[in-house]
Amino acid sequence: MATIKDVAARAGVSLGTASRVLSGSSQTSPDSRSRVLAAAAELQYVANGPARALRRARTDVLGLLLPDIRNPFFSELAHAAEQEARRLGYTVLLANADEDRDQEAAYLRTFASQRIDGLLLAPQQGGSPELESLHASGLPLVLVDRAVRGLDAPLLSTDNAQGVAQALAWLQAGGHRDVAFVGGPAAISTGVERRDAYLAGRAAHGISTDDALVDAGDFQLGSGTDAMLRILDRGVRPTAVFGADGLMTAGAMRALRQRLGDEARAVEVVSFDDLDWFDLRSPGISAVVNDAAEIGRLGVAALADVIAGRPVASQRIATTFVDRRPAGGTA
Amino acid sequence: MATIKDVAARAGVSLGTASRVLSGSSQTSPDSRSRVLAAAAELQYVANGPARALRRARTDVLGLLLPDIRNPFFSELAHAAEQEARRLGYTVLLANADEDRDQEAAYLRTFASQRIDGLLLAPQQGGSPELESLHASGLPLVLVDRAVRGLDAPLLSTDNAQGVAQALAWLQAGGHRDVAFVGGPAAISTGVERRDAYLAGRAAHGISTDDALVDAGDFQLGSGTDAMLRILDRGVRPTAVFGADGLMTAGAMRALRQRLGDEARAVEVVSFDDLDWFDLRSPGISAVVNDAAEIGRLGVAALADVIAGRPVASQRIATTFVDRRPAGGTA
DNA sequence: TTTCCACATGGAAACGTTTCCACGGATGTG
DNA sequence: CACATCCGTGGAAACGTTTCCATGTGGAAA
Repeated sequence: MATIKDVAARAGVSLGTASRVLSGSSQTSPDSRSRVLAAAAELQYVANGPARALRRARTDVLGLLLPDIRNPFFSELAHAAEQEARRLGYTVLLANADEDRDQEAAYLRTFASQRIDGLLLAPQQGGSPELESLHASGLPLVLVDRAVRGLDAPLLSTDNAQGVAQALAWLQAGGHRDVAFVGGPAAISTGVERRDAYLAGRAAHGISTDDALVDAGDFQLGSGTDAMLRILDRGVRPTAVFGADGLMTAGAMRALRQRLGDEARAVEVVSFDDLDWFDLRSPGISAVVNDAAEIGRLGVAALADVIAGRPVASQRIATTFVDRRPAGGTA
Repeated sequence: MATIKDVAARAGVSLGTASRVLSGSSQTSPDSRSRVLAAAAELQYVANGPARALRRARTDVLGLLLPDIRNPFFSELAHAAEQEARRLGYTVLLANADEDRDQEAAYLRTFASQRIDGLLLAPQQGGSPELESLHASGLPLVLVDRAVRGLDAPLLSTDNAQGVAQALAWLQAGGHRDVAFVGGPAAISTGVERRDAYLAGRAAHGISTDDALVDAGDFQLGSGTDAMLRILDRGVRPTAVFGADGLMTAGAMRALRQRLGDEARAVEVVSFDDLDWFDLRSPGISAVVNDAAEIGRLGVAALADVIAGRPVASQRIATTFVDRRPAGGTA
C-alpha cells in the first residue's frame, strides 16, 4: 500500500509538499500540485486514516449509539442522522446497544478509544459510569429521544405530552371509555412522560381510570404482546388500545388476535409512532407521528454545533397525528 | 487526556513495560503489573485507538455496507452481524448506501482510508471501480445477499430458487391462475434470480404466463406500489400477488387497496421475506422466510476466516415457508 | 539597483502506540 | 563453583501523517 512518501518520491517533491497538496491545507505551486496529484493517482494512494487522526487529534467520525436498530423509529433516525453527518463531512460509526446497559457501556468504551469527535446517543435507563466519564472528559455529546437524569447535555426529543394529548383527543372523539394503555419502561424518560401524560389526561377525556387497563413493556414487540395479554387476562374488555410505541402497538394487536380472534378487528387502535404498514391493515391504525428523521437530522446538526463550540439548546420536536378511523366512526 | 507515558511515569516503570502490561502482549512481573494497572485506573487511561492502529497496522474494525438500513431484512442482518462481530472482538462500522451507487463508492473510499480489517458488503448493481480496487488491494471481502458479476469473493446468499419454488407450490395449492408478480431490479442478482425462477416455474404450477401480470420495482416500498398499479392498470385482475421482497409486497398491498378498496382482501398475498406484522393482517400474508440473521452471522464468521487466511466457500442459505392461508383455503 | 516581503519548499519534530534489541540479574544445570 | 538459559525491563525505532520552522527564490516597492 502506497504511502505519502512514495507519492512524494514519484512526484519529485518533498514529503511536506506532498502532504500540503493532498490535504489542501496550504498554498502550493500549480506545478508541484499537478505532479503530486498525478503520482497519487498512479499509485492509487489512499491516505492512512489512523495516522492522520493521530497527528491531527481528530477523526471526523461521529458515534451514533442506539438502543435498537430494528425498531423502525431508530433505523429511520439513524438513516437521517447519517445523511446529515455525511453532508457535514463526518462519517458515522453506528452501534446498537440492544436495550442492554452492559452493551451500551462496552460501546462507550470503544468510542472513547476510537477518539470519535462527538457522540449522538439515545441512552439506556439511568446512565452509567462510562457515560459520566465520557461526558466529564469533554467529549461533545448530544442526546436524542431520551433524557438521562443528572446529565447536562442537549436533548432532542419528541413532545410526548403533545402526542399523548392528540391521541387522547382522538380516543374521546371515538367515544371510548375502556381504553387499554400499553406503556413503556418506567426507567426510560419517554416511557415515563407518555405514561404520565396519559394517566393525567385520561379522566378529562372521559376515559376510565381503572388501572387494570394499564400495563407496560420495554418498547420491543414481544413485550407489547405480553402486556396486552396481562391486561386482557384481568377480565377487562377494552374498546380501544393505545400503545406507547409502534412496535408495542403491533405486539398488542397480536395479543388481541390471540385472545379475541376475528373480534379483535372491532378494537380501535392508536399508536405513538406511525409505522409504514399501519394504513394497510383494516381498519387502519391511527397514530401520533413522531418525526424520527427530523430528530436525527437536528441531532447531528446540534452535535456539529457543540463540536464547533457554538451554543446549543435542547429542543422538543412537535408531533402530528394521522386519523385512520373509517368514515362514520365507531363509538 | 492521559497517555501511556503518563501511566508509565506514575507507575514508575518504562513506557515499554506499561505497554506490555496494558496490551497483555508479553510477560510482566506481578509487581509492575499491579502498579501499572493502578496507575491506569487512577488516570482514567483510555488507549488511543488511532495510534495503536497505526503501529499495529490493523484496526479490529469491520465495515458493513448495506443498501438500505430501513429495510427490515437488512436491519436484522446488521443486528446479527454486529453481535457476531462483537463476539469475535471486532467493532462494526455500519454504513448505508441508500441503494445509490455514488454513496456506496464514497463509503468504500472512507472504509479504505479508515483501514478497516475487512468488509461485509451487500453491493449495488454492477460493482464500481472503487470496489474493484479495494478488492484488488487485498482487503478481506465477503458479499452478503447479492452477487457482483466478475468479482471473485465469497458470497452468502439466500437460496432464491428454493424460496420461489416454495411460493409457487403454495400458489398452486391455492388454485391460482392469475398471479401478479412484483419483481426486483434486473440489475441486482437477487432480483434476477427470483424473477427467473418465477418465470421458469410458473407454467408448471398452473399459473398464467401472461406477462401483463409481471412488473418490477427496486426493493423499496413505494416501488412496489407503483409496480402493482401498473399491473392493475393493464386491466388484468389477479387473484394472488407474489412480491419479491417484504417491502415491495407491502407496497403492492397498498396499490391493491387503492384500486380495489375492501375487495383487496380477497386477493391472496405471498412475500419473499417475512415481516413482523404479516401475521397481523387478516387474512394473513404467507411468506418465504429469508433468514437475515443467519446470513449476517455467517457472513461475519466467513469474513473472520478470510482475515485469518482460512479458506472460505460461498454458501446458499435455505429458506423456510410460513403458510398463513386461513383454514379451508381460497381457490 | 537595493531592500523587503510573500510564498513555495525541504527538513524535522511530533502525535501515542507497539515491538525489537540488548542488557542484567536470577535461576537452574553440569 | 562456573556456565548457559531464561525472563523481565529500559531504551529506541517505527508506523504515516501534519505542521512548524528555516531557507531560498521570485517579484514588487522604494
